[in-house]
Amino acid sequence: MQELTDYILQIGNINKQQIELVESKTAILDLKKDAYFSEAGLIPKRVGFVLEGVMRGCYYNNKGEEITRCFIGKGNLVVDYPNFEANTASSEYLQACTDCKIIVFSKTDWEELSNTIVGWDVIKNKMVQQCLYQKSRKSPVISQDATTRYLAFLKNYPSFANRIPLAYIASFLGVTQQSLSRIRKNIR
Amino acid sequence: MQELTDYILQIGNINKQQIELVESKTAILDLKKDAYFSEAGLIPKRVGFVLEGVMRGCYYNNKGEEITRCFIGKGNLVVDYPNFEANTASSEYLQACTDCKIIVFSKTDWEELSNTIVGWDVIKNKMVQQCLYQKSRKSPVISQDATTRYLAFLKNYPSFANRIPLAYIASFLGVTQQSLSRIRKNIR
DNA sequence: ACCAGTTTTTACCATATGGTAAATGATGTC
DNA sequence: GACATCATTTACCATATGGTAAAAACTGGT
Repeated sequence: MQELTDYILQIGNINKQQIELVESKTAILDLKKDAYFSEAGLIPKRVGFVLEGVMRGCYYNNKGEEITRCFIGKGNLVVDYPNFEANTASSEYLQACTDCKIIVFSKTDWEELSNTIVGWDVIKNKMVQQCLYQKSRKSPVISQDATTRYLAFLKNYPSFANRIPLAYIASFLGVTQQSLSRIRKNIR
Repeated sequence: MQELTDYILQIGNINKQQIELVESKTAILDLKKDAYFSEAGLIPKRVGFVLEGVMRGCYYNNKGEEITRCFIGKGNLVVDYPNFEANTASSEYLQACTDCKIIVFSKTDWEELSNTIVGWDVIKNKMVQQCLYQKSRKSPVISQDATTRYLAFLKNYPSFANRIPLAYIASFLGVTQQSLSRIRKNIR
């Protein structure tokens, strides 16, 4: 739980009592590999914070191919926030790539904390923003070639390459698995 | 100026007096085509809101090629917000693709409004978030082929294709200008 | 209207990546 | 430990895109 506290403190000022209040609203969720945290077509009802493991966002394109849109490692929020806020159906799955441990806020608690903690609104928004910045900084750059994108992936997510199926990484980078396999071979 | 008011009202509650206060802090900036709103290497000092014209974010990669990272049309914020907030040097240029009219907040005003308007913080953050959502929704999808990406671009930015140099669009989509020219030809 | 400079198109070949298929390697279950 | 299942690698050819170069079409200034 300390991880969440650290994360919050790095963002805004909040005292010990308030932190306890925040923590009292959380639950710990253990997700097995491949389990979903939220699903496409459903309205997201909770916010997660990854303590252990790797999550991913993914969807199925019009050819039925499964595309990984992002990876989410520990110390990050896992939620489809636009649809969470708007109470609209998500268009992607949030799935555990490995066994995961996640701190969970229900939507009610996440929002009601704004009434009990002055400044929670600001902290909330900053957390979401940081999350978005991360995602965009770590997204593959479309103007780079596949090898460069894979090397950048290795830098951005040093511990992921061995833990995560090649197919997930390939679709994240916008190449086929065969291409990625070839790229791996050429690198060493 | 009405455009900004509409934008703000759609995000949060704010009364007429407060709107006037916001407006009193703004200035109108006319940018000629190709002029910069902010530059790589400099600390961004202001937030813009596009009234007319098209802006873009761009940078030079390690091969010296100019890459367009995003387009910003009217009714959107134009600012490198992470570096604006952190007082750190930007890594990209924000440049006018066409003659532009922009509403400008200085950093001081943008931040001080939080002291005079209750809830400005929340509005501010929501504006930035919306901006980020837009950008990510309208970004080319790396797993799609170049033609599909161009067709999506035409949908996302219906009025841009004729107004903006091919080279800008090409680097945004991650293809060479020659390829994009060929794609255009094959489409009709 | 002309010219210089820029942008866009076209052409040609080289190359990276995709598609299909099969072989190899890993993993978990009984 | 044997087997079925799934993930990864390899091979082969097809194709989209890149690179270089030149031609054609615009653009703005005089």
